[in-house]
Amino acid sequence: MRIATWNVNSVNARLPTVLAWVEMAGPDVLCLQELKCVDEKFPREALENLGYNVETHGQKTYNGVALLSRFPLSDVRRGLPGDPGDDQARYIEAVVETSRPVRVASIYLPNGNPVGTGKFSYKLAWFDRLQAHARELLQLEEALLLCGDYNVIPEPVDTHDPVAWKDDALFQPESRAAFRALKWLGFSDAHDVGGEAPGTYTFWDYQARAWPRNHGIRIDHVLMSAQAADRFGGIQTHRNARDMDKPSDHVPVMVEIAD
DNA sequence: ATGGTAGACCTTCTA
Repeated sequence: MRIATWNVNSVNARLPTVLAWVEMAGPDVLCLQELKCVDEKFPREALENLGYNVETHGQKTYNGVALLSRFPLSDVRRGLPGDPGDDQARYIEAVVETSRPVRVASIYLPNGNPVGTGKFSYKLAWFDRLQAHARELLQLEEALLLCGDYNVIPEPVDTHDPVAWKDDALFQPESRAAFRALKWLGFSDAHDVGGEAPGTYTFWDYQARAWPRNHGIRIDHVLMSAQAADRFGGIQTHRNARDMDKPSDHVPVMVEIAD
């Protein structure tokens, strides 16, 4: 079973690009981030016509996450627990119902810039809530995949220029420590297990000719529970998607999990 | 040195 994650930077602006990639790559499950629309404006029919079940957690203008699956989805959870006052749509989770089920979450972690503001503390607080929820999920002892745009550059090797990112929220020691702490609960990063080359980036800014210069960063991650890692068959970062017409600034990351 | 692009949307915010 192929499971992919992609920050599309507006699902409606990106619809032809998304449909073209989905038809080419054929993921069984697709986690989307940055829909930038409410549920009623999600292009549900176009994706259902490609054979997907659709669960969305949208928001006007900003954020928004979704899960698409060729298999039935059950036990759908919208929103990250731990703060009833948080109205940002950044988390959706469901169980993919196959002969060997997998629980999958589509995550859009807060960006956190600028550092030293409420946005950065919101990022760290959101990370704390994600860690608490992940701890609960791990107790289920299921195959579990936490997929999405974490807005964290884990290591210097995950950027073309660590110095250029030193003051950015994505590369702060606190952000990197929070990502490590999450992993240390007992997750494997598919990038590490899959042996992808250093410099496998997932995001290139639209500005300053970042893509032609390969000024990229790796911020889209797939974390696997032990039960999922046992079934892990490989990872592909679809770098070529950055060269499509009307590209997202992120590219899809796809993993294989044995059925 | 402090720009550069993209998207939603009402003028500026977010990334």
